[in-house]
Amino acid sequence: MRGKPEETKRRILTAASKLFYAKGVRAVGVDLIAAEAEVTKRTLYHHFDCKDTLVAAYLEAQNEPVLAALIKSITRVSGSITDQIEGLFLTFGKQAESSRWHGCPFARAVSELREFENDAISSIAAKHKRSFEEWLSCHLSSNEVDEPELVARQLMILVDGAITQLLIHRDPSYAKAAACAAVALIRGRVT
Amino acid sequence: MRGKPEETKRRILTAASKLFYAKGVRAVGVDLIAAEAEVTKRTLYHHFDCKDTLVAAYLEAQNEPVLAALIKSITRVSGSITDQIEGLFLTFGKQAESSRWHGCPFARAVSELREFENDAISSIAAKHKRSFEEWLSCHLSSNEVDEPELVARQLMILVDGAITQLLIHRDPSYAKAAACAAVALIRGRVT
DNA sequence: CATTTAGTATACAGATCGGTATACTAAATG
DNA sequence: CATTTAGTATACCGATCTGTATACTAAATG
Repeated sequence: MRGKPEETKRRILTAASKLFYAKGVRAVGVDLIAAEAEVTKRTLYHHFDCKDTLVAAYLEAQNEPVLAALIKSITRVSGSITDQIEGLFLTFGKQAESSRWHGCPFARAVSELREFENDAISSIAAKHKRSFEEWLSCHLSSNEVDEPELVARQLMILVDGAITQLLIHRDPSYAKAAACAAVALIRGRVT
Repeated sequence: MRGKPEETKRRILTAASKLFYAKGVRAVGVDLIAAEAEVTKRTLYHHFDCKDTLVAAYLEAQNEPVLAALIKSITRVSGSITDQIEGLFLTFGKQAESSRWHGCPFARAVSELREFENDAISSIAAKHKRSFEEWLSCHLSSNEVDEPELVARQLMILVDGAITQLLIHRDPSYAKAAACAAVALIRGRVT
């Protein structure tokens, strides 16, 4: 039968995204994605010409929602800028308690696909990271934090470092240590 | 012909380590390792009963030299504690210029093997990270830095965060931002 | 001397991988 | 009405993966 083509394509992408994040882009084959999306492999290859473009589409699709979730975990705290950033790291600590959490999908994909010097994938990841860094810079600037570009970059480093440590140790106290560091760095720059 | 068994085993482990770090543990097959070590696959399986134990042996073998290299990049700077930690991050920035650098082998292996809840691998990685964190704590303590455990943990987070950002962006200015953050965090704790 | 150990060489089993071939159906579209 | 497009179903291709089977050699070792 023939459904609306955009709906089918979206169903494939949704299935791929779920599986890629849960198991990793290398560990998931196109057969499994097709089965999960309830389409034949032929249909899958009708909408995506190879697995790599499907991976790229997966990461592109993650950009907006991940960015929105990060921003929301900051802005939902109605307090000072330091309280807000603290909330960001405590959110990571809570997420790390779930076995379904696997850190940043962009960093993970880049790590998995390093062997091929896949410029397409790493540039999508870099674009996403830059977007969040720039948003942080603006947010810090509008809260009278000095040198917002530098502090935003340092916060990005703390974010990805906390994620790595949380993934290795599964110990939420690393989120607290990161939050504490972030607060100290911001406090050193308030006028 | 029959050489000394330890020598052959070491040759296999050396070949595996080189390939695992260069291409990733998932991307390298046992056939390639056997060829690189100039042994037959039969001989490889005589010394290691499966690929996973070879991966574990690879990580175990990396523990000491990686730790030694990290400590050396700190202690070779004859200056203040802040100068020394700055040296650590600038070393990462230099290494990131090489296309043969792929960050921390432990974080990378854990990332690649997340799909299997491989406790053996992640516990080796955790042990290594704890070793370095503890060394940092002692080094900070003996340099009159307050709350050395907390600061050591924050430095660990900065280290792995800087590595992630360097791998994604390939921009050494992230190493400088991390160094700047580390210095600020330590300066806030000197008595 | 007999046995165990370390090794070579080659082949293959069984699974999975990305991707394609063939043949067909049905809906939209000019 | 003819054509294109979206889709099913099934099977297959060639490559690669981990791991084992068979058969043999030579050195160490009790």
